[in-house]
Amino acid sequence: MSIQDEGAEVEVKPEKAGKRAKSGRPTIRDVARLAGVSRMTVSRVMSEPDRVLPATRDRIQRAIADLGYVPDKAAGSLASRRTGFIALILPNLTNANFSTVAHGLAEVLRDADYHLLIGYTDYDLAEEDRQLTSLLARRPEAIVLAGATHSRTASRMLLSAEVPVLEIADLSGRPLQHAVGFSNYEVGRVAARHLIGRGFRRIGAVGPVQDGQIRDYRGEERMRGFEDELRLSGVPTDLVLRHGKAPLSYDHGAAAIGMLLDRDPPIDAVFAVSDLPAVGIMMECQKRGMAVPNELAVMGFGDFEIGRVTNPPLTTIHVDFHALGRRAGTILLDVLSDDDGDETPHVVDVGLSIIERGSVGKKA
Amino acid sequence: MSIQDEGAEVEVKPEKAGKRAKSGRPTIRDVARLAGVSRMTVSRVMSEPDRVLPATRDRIQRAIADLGYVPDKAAGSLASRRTGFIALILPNLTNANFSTVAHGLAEVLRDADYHLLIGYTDYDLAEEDRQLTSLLARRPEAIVLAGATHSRTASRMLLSAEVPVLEIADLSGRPLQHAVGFSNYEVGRVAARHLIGRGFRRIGAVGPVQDGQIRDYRGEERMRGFEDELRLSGVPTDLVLRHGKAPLSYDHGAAAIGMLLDRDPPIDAVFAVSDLPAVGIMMECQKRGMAVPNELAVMGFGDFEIGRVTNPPLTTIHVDFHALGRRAGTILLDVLSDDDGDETPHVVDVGLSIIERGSVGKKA
DNA sequence: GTGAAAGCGCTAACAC
DNA sequence: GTGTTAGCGCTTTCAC
Repeated sequence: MSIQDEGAEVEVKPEKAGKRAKSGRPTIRDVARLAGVSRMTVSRVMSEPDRVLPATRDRIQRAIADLGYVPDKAAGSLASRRTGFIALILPNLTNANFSTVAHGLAEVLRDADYHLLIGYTDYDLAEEDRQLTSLLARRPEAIVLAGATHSRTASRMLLSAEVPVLEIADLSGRPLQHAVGFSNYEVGRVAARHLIGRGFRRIGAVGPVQDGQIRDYRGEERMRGFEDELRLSGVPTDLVLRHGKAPLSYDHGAAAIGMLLDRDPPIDAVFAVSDLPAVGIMMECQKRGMAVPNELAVMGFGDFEIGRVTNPPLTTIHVDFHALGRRAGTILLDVLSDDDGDETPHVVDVGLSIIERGSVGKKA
Repeated sequence: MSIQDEGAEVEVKPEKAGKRAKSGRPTIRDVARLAGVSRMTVSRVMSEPDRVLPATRDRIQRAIADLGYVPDKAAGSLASRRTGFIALILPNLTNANFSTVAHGLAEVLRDADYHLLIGYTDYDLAEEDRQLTSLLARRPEAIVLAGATHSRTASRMLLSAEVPVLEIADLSGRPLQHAVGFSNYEVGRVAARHLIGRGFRRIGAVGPVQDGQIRDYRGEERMRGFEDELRLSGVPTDLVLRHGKAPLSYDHGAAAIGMLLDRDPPIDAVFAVSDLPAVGIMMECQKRGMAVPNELAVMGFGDFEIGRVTNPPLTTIHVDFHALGRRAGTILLDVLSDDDGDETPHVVDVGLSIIERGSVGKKA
């Protein structure tokens, strides 16, 4: 044993032995008592460990480990007025592109210790309102949502929420505040130009109906852009068909092309607002013994995995949704760290690109 | 004007005009003041409106609307010790089957006013621990996670969390507590039996390597079941190949089948732990001019959309993941409403079915 | 470097 | 039917 000053006995326990925890979960008070310090010092060890004497810090950390203490964020949020929540509102989670955005966003945010609170609307504006109300009660520090169109109530709530609002996935209109995404309108125009450039003149399109409260406003924007570009180029728009409710899938595509195939003069190219109906179109063609792309050129949007394995593989328009999600995350972190001097809005266009595969050829 | 008793002047304002809200957000106190009642009455209007006099209730509801009051759930949680959170931990969100589970679960829970807190692990057990710690700080009322295997720390945390734990998507082992899913081991056995039943004898399998900390334990279970069934039937297992890290995708399948095709005697059927590598296998066959199913039968798992559009369409094993998610939700609601008499664990097997399509024929 | 007091916004429990 | 009291578990602020 080394000769050493063992120090005097500890005289005062800053956290007196008053109340014992009734529930199983240890509180900061239990840790403080065990370590013989005040609750404040425990709190500091977790937020600014450097400002606590190493010896004290170690003692506290041991107490934390011994008790298996996990701080209660709800209590912390209430006191600090920082919840660490970011609200994310999406049409749904099963669309690969939306879940990829969520993934990218979560990746960036979790490193900064933020939690994503996800609400999904099933393309229903009324449900968006409900989700928003419900999420607002959690006091998110920022709100991220699929852009373009919101109800009056939603817009009002967003404005009065007093937190940054970031719209993703549509840049067609005027953003509420921050935005990162691409222009769905532009997607439509690019698609039309591509087909026209390949020599097609009997060009169709398949998109969702604009009716009722279940709507895909982003898909509608793509249709609008497509139709406008046809018109500007003097190509007739009688083959532009809106059929079925969002989210459009295989069957909608198959059904829609059925209605388009008997037109006269015959259709020779078609754009679908998403790869899913586009693939449905190809399946229907195969069933009818109609050759793609020779008898009908098919183009989609979204670059879903499925388009890589069809026969022929699908020509489509690609957007880097993972990067979009990550970019949204970095913008948020930037905005949130800035001592809320409400700086100029960030508006970022991540762009888009045509992926040429086999389903669009050249007009003979 | 009608002759009516206008009543005496109001004498006491239960919520005295003391402190004004400093921040923009109105609190329950502001509502109480405006409506001339106590905070408790406002609180009651939101939780048990029937126990408040209609006249009072209306006055309060108008005040709520006028102020745009949204109650702070963090504060409510702290006081009531009910957070309304359910934690959900998944390998990732971009796998269609996992996001479908999340969707089904969220559907059921949102009607009961619960919020899902989603953490994803990227198939990394260490990340699962981190997510768990982080989620536990939000005091979820229940924890749902992809089953089978957890670290020692994770198991300890789950046990000491004192909330119901529900494992989903694997029933191979012994559940920690509640579980709803299917047996991945059984999936493997069923797949093997199917291929054997079709007369194949040179049967291969493609699954993830069991190495490192990024692992797909559920996929490994399927492989184990597959291999066991081959052995039990006296079929050699030299074509069972573990290649690549989870999550396996197209390229892993393509690469793996490359290694299997030059074996002697030649392979005539193959099972992949997921439809994604299975489709990769088919693409590679197509590239090499090898006919599916005549020269090689291919079978997958998961019934992803993609398998419906390959040529030939993919024979696979289907699990109703949406139902699984919803079932998980109803079990939770049941367990949570039961005045936590920790009743017998729920263990539900949702079963599985073989979807026979064109990629598996019959041994000539 | 550490502690005491005060309070975040709400609700449980009990009084009236 | 409604109000009062006393916290929930933490952090802010300021004192020492």
